[in-house]
Amino acid sequence: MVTIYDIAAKAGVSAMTVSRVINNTGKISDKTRNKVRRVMEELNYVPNHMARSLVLQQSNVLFLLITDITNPFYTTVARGAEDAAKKHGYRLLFGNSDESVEKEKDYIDTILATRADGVLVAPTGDLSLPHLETLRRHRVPFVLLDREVPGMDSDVVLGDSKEGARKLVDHLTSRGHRRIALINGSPLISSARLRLEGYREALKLNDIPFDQNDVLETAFEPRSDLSEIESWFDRMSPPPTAIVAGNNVLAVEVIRTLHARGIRVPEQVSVVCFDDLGPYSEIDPFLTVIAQQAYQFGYLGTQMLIDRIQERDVTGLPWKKIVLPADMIVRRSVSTI
Amino acid sequence: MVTIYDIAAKAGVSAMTVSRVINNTGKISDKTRNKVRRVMEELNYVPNHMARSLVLQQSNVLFLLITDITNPFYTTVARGAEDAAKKHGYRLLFGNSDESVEKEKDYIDTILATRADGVLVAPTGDLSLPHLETLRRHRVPFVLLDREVPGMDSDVVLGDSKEGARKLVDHLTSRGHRRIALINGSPLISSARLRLEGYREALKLNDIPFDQNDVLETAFEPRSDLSEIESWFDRMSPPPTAIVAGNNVLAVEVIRTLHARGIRVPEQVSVVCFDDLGPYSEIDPFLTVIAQQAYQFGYLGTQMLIDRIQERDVTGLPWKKIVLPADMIVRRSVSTI
DNA sequence: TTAAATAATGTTACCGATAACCTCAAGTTA
DNA sequence: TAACTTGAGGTTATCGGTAACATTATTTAA
Repeated sequence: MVTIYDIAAKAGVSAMTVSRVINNTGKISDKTRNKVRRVMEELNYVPNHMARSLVLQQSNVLFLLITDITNPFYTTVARGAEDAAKKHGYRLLFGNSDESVEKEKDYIDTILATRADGVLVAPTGDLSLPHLETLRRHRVPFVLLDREVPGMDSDVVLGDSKEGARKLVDHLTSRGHRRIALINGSPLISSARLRLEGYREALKLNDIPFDQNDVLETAFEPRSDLSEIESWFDRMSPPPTAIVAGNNVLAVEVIRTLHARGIRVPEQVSVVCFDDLGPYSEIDPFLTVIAQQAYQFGYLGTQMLIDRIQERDVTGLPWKKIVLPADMIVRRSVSTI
Repeated sequence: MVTIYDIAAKAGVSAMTVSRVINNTGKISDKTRNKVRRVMEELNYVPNHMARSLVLQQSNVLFLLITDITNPFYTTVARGAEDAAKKHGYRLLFGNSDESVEKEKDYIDTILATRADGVLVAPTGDLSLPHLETLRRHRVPFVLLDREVPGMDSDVVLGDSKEGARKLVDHLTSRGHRRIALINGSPLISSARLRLEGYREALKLNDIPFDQNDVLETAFEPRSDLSEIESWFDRMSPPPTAIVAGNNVLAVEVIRTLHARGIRVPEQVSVVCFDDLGPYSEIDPFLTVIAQQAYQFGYLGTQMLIDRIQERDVTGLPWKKIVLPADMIVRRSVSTI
């Protein structure tokens, strides 16, 4: 690989002069600058970010750790983060923890080892606490996305999960539903807890008794093992007339299971959920959802992170919390009773 | 940040000894090793990958450049690549060119500057040639995914696009369709060209005349501007009874446009396409597709890449080309005439 | 006219790690 | 016992950049 020393030699100047031309610093005569530029072109020079970061003690790299790369919610978050990062001259790298605490730990180690300037984390849940403590201990600024972690204060971008759950339940009751079940993510995830709370409050306001049997708390990304959902359905007899799903993946699983049992949606059971399905919700404009502003999660979170990085020395700035509104998109997955 | 020098000082040894403990090289007494390990724990030491890569002249990083992060085909490719990379001790970073030649160029520069050991590229199309030449010039091993680029020999993993197109057309003719339109990606993309070829061949074998008006060549990821599809529909009168889409995104756009015009799928027009929709094809098992083995694209491509990296010195090894079969999944988006 | 300022460039040290070579004591072998 | 290994560790140079300081001419101000 070509280095500034190769350039320097061929241009008959010192390496420092080449560095100055590259970074537009110091005073350089036009003649020298042009000569150096020409040699750089000629030799196809590409700067070495690692060497640069090593001496500057900063990498201009941000890292985005998401929990499910196949979920359109998170890929849209990624788009937003990418745009914001580019705008401020940072590069953005991605990682995918697959909702696994272990993979998350691996990524945290990688992030520290690559000396990213800051991190956007959608934590796998409350068990992410030690990982976040590791980041904090090493003074790596981070912003949490979508989920809070008890015991760790930080900047965070959240959706209004409680309000969203209330809206979904209210929508169902307005269509005459009185028996509304909930399939939700793990109670170790803050957004799942808030969705459960919103669900319970809305039931109470509608004078519907809460029944623990109608609630299934599972993983947000169950993919392979559907037996839990199966036995949940078995437990609920008679079946509910409507189901609220804590996210889009669960909604898909629920609908798949219902179909497998020969139950039609929405004719026999209505289904609503959090998070849109990206472009696929258009194919058969079907699911009624709380469409969180995924792009904004990424964009605003990245801006907060960059602010935090650049104010590094200023200690004691209060943590910021952005709560994005929960907007409902009504489609056709709810029947009227 | 803690360095090996801090460890060395506190443990009363030289930095080199610490390095040996970290890498398990050379001869170290158990006593020293334990002492160093203890100090490393105590100080929360994290190795600096950049410093390491700088001296070793290799980063153990692979880069995967895809063209659409919101397309389940590519995110599944990413999963496969990630698993293969991890298996061989490489880290994998992602980039997303959004089907834009300019963004692709930016990423190529970043990749060179970060000194990745190798690159997996799903090129935006034939115009990617100069970018690939840049990689080649800098001796960065790369593997092409999903698309070939004329003028650039390299390792490559492809799907059997021609055969896939034939299967789709044959499926439609077997259901009685005789008027089959094609919406396809840009002719500057090899897979799009092959899909067109397969489509034409299949028409001929079925004694159906080819009509250029029935073919729309657009971008694989049109997202915002649908007027092209609109005017294509306007041109085709009477409308076809079936449409083949060159990928899943186009299929979604077509179906959306049809719905907007009050045309029902598949009752009035049948739609089939390349690439599955990931989990969302399950929600309403609807689209009949050629389901390419996305995970294998990533997994096998990464293995080829690593082979190439590790045989770096051996020149003249022939380029390898893997063509994965095109398997059709028949669902409900085709009507029988 | 001469000291001080400025422009343009070079030198040196360092970022954090590792390869290659060096040292020295203890154990082996003939 | 002299010569040779081996074990365990240290020293130095280097990777590709940049900050800080040094060095020249060349201007400029007094």
